[in-house]
Amino acid sequence: MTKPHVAIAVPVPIAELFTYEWPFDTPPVQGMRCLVPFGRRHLVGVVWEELEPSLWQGKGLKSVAKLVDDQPFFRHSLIQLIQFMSQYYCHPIGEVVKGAMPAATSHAGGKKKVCLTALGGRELAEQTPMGLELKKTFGQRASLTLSTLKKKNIDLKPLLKGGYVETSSEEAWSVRTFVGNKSGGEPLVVGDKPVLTHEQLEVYQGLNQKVIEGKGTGLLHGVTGSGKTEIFLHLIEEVLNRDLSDQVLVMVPEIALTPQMTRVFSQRFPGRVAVVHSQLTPKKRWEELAKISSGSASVLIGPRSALFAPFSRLKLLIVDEEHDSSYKQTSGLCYHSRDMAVLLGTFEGSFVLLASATPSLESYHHARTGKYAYFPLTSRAVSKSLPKIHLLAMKPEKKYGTAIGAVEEAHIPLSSEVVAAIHETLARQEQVIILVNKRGYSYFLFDMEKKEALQCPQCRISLTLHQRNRVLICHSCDHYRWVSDLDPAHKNRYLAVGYGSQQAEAYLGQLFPKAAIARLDSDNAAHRDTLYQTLEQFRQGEIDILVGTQILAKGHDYPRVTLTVLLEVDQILNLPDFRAGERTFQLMVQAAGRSGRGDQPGRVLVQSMQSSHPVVQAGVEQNFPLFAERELALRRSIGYPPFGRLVTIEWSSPKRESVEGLMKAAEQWVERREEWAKRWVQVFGPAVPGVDFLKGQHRRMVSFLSTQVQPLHKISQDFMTQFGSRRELRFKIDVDPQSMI
DNA sequence: AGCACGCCGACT
DNA sequence: GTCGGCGTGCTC
Repeated sequence: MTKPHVAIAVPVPIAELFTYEWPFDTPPVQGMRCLVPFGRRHLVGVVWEELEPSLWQGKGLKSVAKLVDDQPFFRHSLIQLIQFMSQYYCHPIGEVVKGAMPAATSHAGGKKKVCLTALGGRELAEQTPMGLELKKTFGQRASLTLSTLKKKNIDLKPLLKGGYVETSSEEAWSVRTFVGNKSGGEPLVVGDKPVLTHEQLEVYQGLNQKVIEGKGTGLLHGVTGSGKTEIFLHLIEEVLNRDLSDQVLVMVPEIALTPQMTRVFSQRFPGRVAVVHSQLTPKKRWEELAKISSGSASVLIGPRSALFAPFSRLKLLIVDEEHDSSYKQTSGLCYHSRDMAVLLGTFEGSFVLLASATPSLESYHHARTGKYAYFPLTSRAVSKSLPKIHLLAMKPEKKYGTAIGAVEEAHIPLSSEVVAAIHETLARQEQVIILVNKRGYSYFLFDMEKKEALQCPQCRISLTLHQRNRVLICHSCDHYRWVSDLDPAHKNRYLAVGYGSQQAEAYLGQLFPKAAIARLDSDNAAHRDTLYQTLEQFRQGEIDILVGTQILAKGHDYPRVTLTVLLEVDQILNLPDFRAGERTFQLMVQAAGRSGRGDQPGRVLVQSMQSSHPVVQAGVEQNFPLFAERELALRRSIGYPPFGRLVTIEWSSPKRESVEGLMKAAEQWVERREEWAKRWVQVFGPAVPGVDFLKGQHRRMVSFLSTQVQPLHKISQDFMTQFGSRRELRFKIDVDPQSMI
């Protein structure tokens, strides 16, 4: 009796499935994980399909070594999703599978063991030099895994050679599995809940109908403070009331948002909420996912990767702040988790709800053309009206920069209106949020002799000044150097130009010495404790003024904030990118949304040097349709998303000649491309990107634009077949890139 | 991606 | 003479 043949997805960057014999009595089931011999090692693969006997190759196939799960690890909808992602995002299936598994589950733990020999054991006891080395390595144990040895940075070779250790032929595999029953758990207890406003109720009822129908996508377009979260909570409660074993995914863009999201959800559905985010330890993450797998939790809150969680009855998918660019992964498998949520919804037969105060133009366009159901919420739930945005026209400052040797007086351009408004707000014991574009102290250090900004040797982007202009840091690779090491003899040679969040904080400290001021940017928010602490202190009112970068514009809800100040929208507006306008508008409206969420009305002040720019104007009015119509018309005229699709292919290498070489070849290839490609695909480049050298790698790129997906895929694949085998280069394909810089 | 094989430079 | 650099080829 011949054994079945199965195609297995193996976590390697090869765009193929691999065929194995299935030696077990239990039949293969799609989605099961198993251990397979692959080359000279073993890997955790996933059963993809059982092959028809007519497709059997017959000879010398390897056998699956071990079953990891008795249940499929990936349900059918996830298999479909992964299959789609692999094709659509031009990424090897095994890699996609790997990305969909929680970390540390795609690799078999344990691996080969290293054991002490008799000689090694004796030396260990006798404390010879080698014995001491062994003792340091092994402690009192007789065997270690290879990975622990690697972790301790110990070279195996001399130990092997001296006959002190040997590698055991026995391989100890351990792969985490989900266990537990698929019970619905205890009866649902629902925490206190507010009454919905008329408008909310209407929208809720419409959405609830969609959830019951279990298909399609809806766009909830609610102004900031309109109580979108409350509608989510009501919808979820209804889902769970109908059937307690049904489940809901709530995707959120950033960890910064999660604490308060989590709090609200956990209070409403005690004991039924699981949360994952990037900073969890693998063990904790596994525990949270296990709650979903066992059904003991009904709601999962999480970022991109939550998409792949082991739901059994996913009834509703919510993507909060759907416009947020962090839903798009920008390295490796460049997938858009919002789009994939929409797709997963169709595979699951579940309704997908996208929500934002400033929808992406893609989603808005789909809503307008009827592809998505559109649910607008036009008024705030608590306070009466949206805060008004006041535009303060700024002029460029005459002074170019400050010599670093000069007295370090912090200064940022603040209009007198802003200063007055802060005074008034503080006098009323209310809180202020101030948004700056860049972290650091100054923008960069200008070398008057060489007439250029000081750059990172690894990335060739300007170094940013930190710690009151004492240290220069590269925001891309964290390379740093001390300003004091530069050129002590010529203090006036270097000018500190511009300002970042650190200088803004310092300057405000000078202006408002009695106010409690704190700063929040990716410098300190990277440490989760600092982030939570600062936000908590702000919530408690221990901080009067919170200065920070765009992290602060995202969905926070602090009722005592009545003034938001946005400095320098122009920097974003002027980025050479087709989404610059969209980003600027989003930032203005989202920032405004942080103000006046409590009982007191909010104010918003925006400093801009381009106050008559249409995007800025639409932003001031917080007039989404005005902005969207103009922007969509622009995009339509050049065939950009959402009217066309883009693919960028980027290649990089530490050797300049290598990237340049492909640039030349690609130029010719582009020119000589076939008729269909000329007709259907618009090619940009090959070009030198804005940042042409990053983390020690030279970069070049080419972009394809088309109204159709097929020719885009075809031309991308052709490019890769033509050039992808150049091993000296690293390639990155980004389908639907968020930016083209 | 890993892992092994293979072919050329600076070291005991 | 060998250790070890990383180019290249393969993985059912």
